[in-house]
Amino acid sequence: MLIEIDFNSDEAIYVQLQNQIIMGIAMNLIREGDSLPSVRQLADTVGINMHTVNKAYAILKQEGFIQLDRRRGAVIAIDMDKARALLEMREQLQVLLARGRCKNISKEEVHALVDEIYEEYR
Amino acid sequence: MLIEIDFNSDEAIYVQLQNQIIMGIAMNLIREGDSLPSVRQLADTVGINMHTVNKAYAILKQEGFIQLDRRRGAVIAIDMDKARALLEMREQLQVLLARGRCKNISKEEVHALVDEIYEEYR
DNA sequence: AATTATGTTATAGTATGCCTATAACATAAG
DNA sequence: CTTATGTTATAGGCATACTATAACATAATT
Repeated sequence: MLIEIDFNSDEAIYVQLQNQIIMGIAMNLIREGDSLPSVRQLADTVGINMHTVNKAYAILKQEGFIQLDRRRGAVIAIDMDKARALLEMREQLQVLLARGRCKNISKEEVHALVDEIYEEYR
Repeated sequence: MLIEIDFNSDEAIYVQLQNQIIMGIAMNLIREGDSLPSVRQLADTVGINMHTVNKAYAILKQEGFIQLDRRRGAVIAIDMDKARALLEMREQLQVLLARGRCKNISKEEVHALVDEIYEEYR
């Protein structure tokens, strides 16, 4: 799975790492049980510091996307706390949809966007 | 319109201001043409520095939600750049929905959430 | 047994962003 | 004339992001 960092982005590097890994799982590019590169290895190939990768992995672990194993490295392992996930999605959506609502984006247009994005999950 | 700041949040104060104002517009608590409190006034009632409010207002202006008038203060004035708004919403949704997808949140559940939130817009 | 690679932790330095504090200015309202 | 407005400038404290070294225990490899 290819990971690309935009060093000119205002988004923190470790956040970019998180998001790309999560999107990789959602799109089935990496699956439950697969291993991610080791902290040092990923840091090397991407060209960033070890600790930045370690931070991303630590948060992904805490949020229930991976588990860290000294033998196998970072392994995809989803902790299925759906209720919590729904609550967090609701909070984020409230802000996101409000912005769209101000710009006259209709409920139907949002649905269409959601459907488009879900098409990529196979 | 009531604005409340959580000083323990890891979200920047000026971002909290932005989001609450945008949600206020979306929910029709404040309407096109209405004025927001002045920079100094809002800073005073909320208990923060003038520049923090100024920063929030400046960004809201740049993003096309308000216009700043020396006579009337910050006036709600939506710049209807819908195409841009749709692009930005798409990018945000891609990250948000990927998180949900990993936690087994279905397309239908997202639609239900969207509908719930749109219910508040009247 | 020795070497290597792993996650983990510690310390320290630099850079950037957030928030505050003061101050000053031109302009419009009262 | 006074007051309140947005705007701009400078400066300091603080937290976060990223990097740089270093060290440690543990597991895999040789």
